[in-house]
Amino acid sequence: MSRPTIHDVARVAGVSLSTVDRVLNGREGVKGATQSRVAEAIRQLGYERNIAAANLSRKRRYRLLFILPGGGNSFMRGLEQEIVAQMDAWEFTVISVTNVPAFDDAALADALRRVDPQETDGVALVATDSAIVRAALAELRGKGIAAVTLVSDLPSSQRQRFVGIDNVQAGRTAASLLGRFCRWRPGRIALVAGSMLVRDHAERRLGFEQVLRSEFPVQEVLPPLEGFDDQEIVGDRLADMLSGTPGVVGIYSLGAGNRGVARAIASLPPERRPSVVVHELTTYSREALLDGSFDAVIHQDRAQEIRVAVELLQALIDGSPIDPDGQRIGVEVYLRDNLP
Amino acid sequence: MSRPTIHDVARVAGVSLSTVDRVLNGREGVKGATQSRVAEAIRQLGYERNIAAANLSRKRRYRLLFILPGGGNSFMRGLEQEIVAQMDAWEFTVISVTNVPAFDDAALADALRRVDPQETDGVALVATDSAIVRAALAELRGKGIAAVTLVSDLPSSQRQRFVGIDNVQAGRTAASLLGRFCRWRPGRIALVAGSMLVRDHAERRLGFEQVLRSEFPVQEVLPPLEGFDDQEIVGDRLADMLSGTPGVVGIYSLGAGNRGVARAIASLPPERRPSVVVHELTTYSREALLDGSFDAVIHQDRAQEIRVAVELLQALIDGSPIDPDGQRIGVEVYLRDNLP
DNA sequence: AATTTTTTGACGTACGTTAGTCAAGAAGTC
DNA sequence: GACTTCTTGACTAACGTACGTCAAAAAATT
Repeated sequence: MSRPTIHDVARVAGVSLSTVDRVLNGREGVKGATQSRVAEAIRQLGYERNIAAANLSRKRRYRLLFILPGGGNSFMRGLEQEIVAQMDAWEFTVISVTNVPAFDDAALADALRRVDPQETDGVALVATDSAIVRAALAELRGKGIAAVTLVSDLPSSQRQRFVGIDNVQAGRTAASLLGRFCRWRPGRIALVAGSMLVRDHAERRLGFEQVLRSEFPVQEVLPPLEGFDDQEIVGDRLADMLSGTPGVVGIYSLGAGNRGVARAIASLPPERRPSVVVHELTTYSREALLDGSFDAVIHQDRAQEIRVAVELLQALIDGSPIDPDGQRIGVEVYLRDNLP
Repeated sequence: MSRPTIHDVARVAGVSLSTVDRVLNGREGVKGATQSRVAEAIRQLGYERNIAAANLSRKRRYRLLFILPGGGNSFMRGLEQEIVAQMDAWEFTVISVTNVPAFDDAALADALRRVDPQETDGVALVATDSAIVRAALAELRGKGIAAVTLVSDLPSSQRQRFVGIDNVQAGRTAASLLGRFCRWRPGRIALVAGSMLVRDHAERRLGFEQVLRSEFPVQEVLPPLEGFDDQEIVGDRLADMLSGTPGVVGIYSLGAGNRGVARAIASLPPERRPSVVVHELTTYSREALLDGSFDAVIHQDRAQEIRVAVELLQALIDGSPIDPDGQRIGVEVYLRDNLP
């Protein structure tokens, strides 16, 4: 009644344990005919390798490195905390974290080049889009180290996968929400970005405008304000704009600087209060949801991002098959009432 | 550098392997003083038991039973598929599924009473709120079988935990969304329920009315239609109601029967089309989101619910400590644009 | 037929834990 | 002091797999 073991497979296939082991672990020195006998026995018995026992026996250890931008970015600090929190949930896996200056491609490339294949099997990095990073990544992969990008992707590079949300989809979702919030109240929609030079922000804007223009054409989308993810700048520019522009019924802030957005809205009389959608659940955006100054927050699950990154790296290191479903990070929507 | 083992604990505590094992597995015959020496060594070394090795050794098998309402409810069918899909992800765990007629407390109680402690260690059930179910559950627990409720809770019963979303919160979220969708278009809001016999529907209604009444008082909430989670009944009653009631600007369907809702709306001219919020992402609600007849879907992650239920039952059967964070199932919001 | 090469089997040790037996030692009781 | 009971240690087999060594068998090459 219990699960078949390699012993059963060996018996059914009429070969020895060693041979089954050789086939199972892809070691050489087994005739094709014997291999298929074993494969047939496995199929027939429905044998599945006991992973716990396998890991126990091989005492495999995955040594992973996460490279994250440093500085006061609370999303990144949250990611880091998440890594620490999950660390000892991973048996057989040792995770280290390095910080590099934000938006500094040279520093990132440097960090990548310094990774020692002797003590690291896989790397997850928040990518800065640049040629030297691509080059450093290629070099890293040349050393046989697995690599995935996290949160921010680096397309057409040697990175093997990307772990993060679809930012176009995130922008579309924001538009879908904001459009419905303002559907019976035509007016203007303000956009607050960090900088259009950052890939994620550009993608979110794209998605947002796609949906708003086609589905809610009565609304007028204003040209985006650039706030450089700085709450001071965001607050000042947005307050300025709001006082000089009548009929703003909605605001979508697609970068950081949520405190600035909240401040700018606070100065408005209640009847002029626009619907507001921002990104990332943090202490501040949470507070703003609760006191009613924000209507919705688009979020990505940091815990899941870390989990997926680790699992993906493990699979890449082992060369084992990858489940395409398990990798997806969803675009989450939070209102005041479904906060975790 | 590698993780400490019981050998290390024994050495540090100055006792034998056997003694460490006795302490670890709560076997009797160890003096209090020795126990604390071992505990101190464990703390000092940061020892964590290697679960893989432990399970391998004890060859433990958890035999779990899931009791779900039968019938065409696609949410429940989806749950069932999810169980099948995850089945062989669980080593050491055998899962069976039984169906009972929906909303039939006698049948559920019967099924509970028939559970054999000889072949079942734990049960997960979708509860119908009733005294005879409570009695049957108490009897089940008396046989030493662990029990958790799934999706719909049964408070003040012998069930040890509940796995599912906070349904009051789900109702509040629906109101928060629908209220915002209709904010600038005062009118009537229709409620479609399955049956007030199941706790989750009653709770959703409660949360919904709380928020709508207090935050969006201009809207008039109509008395709920009972559709018994049957698309035919839901469709007929809702279509009837809509044709006889002017000014319906929003619909919240808090049970199953999404196809009925979609059908009833389809007959309306576009300008009378209300905003619609329903529960559970299924093939049909998904389609309805895509073609624009539904605006939002409140969802619970079935895969996660199954996972949590299984882990919880395992922990309860073992009497091992339970992580209170890991159990939470979030109230998810889906629009057309963030569908997975 | 003699040889090399390839393929297979037999066997042992290890991974960390569980769980049992048996005996030695400590502590308590009369 | 003789006795019982409690506590502890030493040892062993087992769980299912990995992986190494060595020799035997089979096949391919001269």
